[in-house]
Amino acid sequence: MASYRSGTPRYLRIAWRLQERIDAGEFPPGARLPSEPELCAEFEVNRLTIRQAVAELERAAAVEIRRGVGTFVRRPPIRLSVAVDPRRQQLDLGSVQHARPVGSTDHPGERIVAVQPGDTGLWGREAAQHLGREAAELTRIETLIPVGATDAAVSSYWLPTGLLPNELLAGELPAAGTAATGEAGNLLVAFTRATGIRLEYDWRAFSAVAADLVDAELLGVPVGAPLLVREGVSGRADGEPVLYVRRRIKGDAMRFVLRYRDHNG
Amino acid sequence: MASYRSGTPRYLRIAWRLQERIDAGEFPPGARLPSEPELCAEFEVNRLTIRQAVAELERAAAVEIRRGVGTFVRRPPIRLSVAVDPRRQQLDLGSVQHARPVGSTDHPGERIVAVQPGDTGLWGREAAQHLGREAAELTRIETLIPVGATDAAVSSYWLPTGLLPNELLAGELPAAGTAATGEAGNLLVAFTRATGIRLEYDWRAFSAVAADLVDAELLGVPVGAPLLVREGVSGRADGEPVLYVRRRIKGDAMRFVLRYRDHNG
DNA sequence: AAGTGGTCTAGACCACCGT
DNA sequence: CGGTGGTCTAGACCACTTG
Repeated sequence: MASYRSGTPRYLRIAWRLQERIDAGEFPPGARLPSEPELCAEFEVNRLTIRQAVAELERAAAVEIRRGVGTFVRRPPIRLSVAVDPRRQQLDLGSVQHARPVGSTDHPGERIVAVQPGDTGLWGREAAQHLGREAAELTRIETLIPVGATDAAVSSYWLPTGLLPNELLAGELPAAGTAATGEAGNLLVAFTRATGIRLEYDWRAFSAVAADLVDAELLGVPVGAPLLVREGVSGRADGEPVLYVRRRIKGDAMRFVLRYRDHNG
Repeated sequence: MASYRSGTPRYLRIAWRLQERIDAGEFPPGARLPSEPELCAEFEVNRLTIRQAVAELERAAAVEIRRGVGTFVRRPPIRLSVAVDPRRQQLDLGSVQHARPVGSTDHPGERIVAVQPGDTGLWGREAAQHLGREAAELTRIETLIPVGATDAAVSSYWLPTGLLPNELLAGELPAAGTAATGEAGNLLVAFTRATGIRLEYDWRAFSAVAADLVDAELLGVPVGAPLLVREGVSGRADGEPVLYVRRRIKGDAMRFVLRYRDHNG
């Protein structure tokens, strides 16, 4: 690779050399890398230079640093799959009900962590544009979705403040169903039940972003961690857009699967 | 946020304070932050501490650092959209033909950058598992897909070596069509034309990862940048899996859109 | 207690960019 | 040229984990 030519910083060359040795199997998944002082001695550089090299490998998700313990080669992540049938007209792609990994026994529900009426921030203005309204008319509701023991996703919903029932404005989100029905507490289910307004998908989109300071704190991941973003607009049956949603999902631990066949997979 | 309590490192508290001032509009999008020496004086810390704080904001995609010039508040990214109709039985979700943003005038094509028969690396073994074969039987073909002036995605295809025509093994990928037909040079089109084997989607999945050292270099993004991953298996009509593909797409500059209605958007 | 990684300082030199 | 950010050193102290 081009990063080998001299002229590249020393810490980058060290990072590539370590990555090579990982790829070559000298440090297999789970193995501990030499400690920082050891690497300092081997490469004859200052500890901060070694730390920059190792930090590069960590950002590349090649190693995992455990404070007080050591630096370890990452095993490939075990990912939860969320299966979806794209042939059905009404997709539930990414809905909270389906966000439970197959075989999970818990009963997760969405929980509201913030309600902000009149959100005129950057994303509030984006939402306003999608909905054809003023940002001041919209309320942003922020929720967390647990999967297993931790929160797997943070969602921001923008809805016209006038449509919102008082319970949602107060940040209350009653469990929508029982474990028997498989229905989890869900903001949109609560919205529909309280208002009678049924929402249909207009569009949904996938992209990827780096976790910002707020999302990193909410999800318990490092700043800059890759997040899978699913955003979109839903509306009334007559086509009037009502909702803009932007969900950020821990990226490397979860994936959305679209199945095109019935058999294996 | 919890990051305000003392006990958090100084560089993190500084990062949050700067982020607050950005959010408050003191530094609007495009504005230059104070220089590192100025921030050192203001917060009365060493320059390295300031650099850590600013690096945190950069990883959070809040600022953009231009060497020799200054540090600037990021404008929200302008994203290319790739529209798809999820109601069609045969989705072309993410195919190269559709990866051209609407209105683009160029004629992009996939180009092969590496061919490795018998790939027994980590992903090679994953591919082997999906295809029900031995990793040694598979060949990995690595391609880049340009959109506009830069490469937007890197793809890895694993196919049984025995099925591959010589041209692909040699790394040659003829343009599949003309600008008039809208067909771009495409590995799978070339494969089907050379072998007569028609491939159908089995499944496709979306997730997000941090760019590793190799992908970062290929795509020209910093290590750790968020990449949208679209992976999946295709096979013969009788269901026999033939292909595992794993495509990494520059995450924050591009998105896949699924449309559920015909009208507005 | 010993070893690990995390934070911070003080100072130096360099590469890049605009004027 | 002056100012900006990028790299690197030497040394210090701290927080965390394991035995």
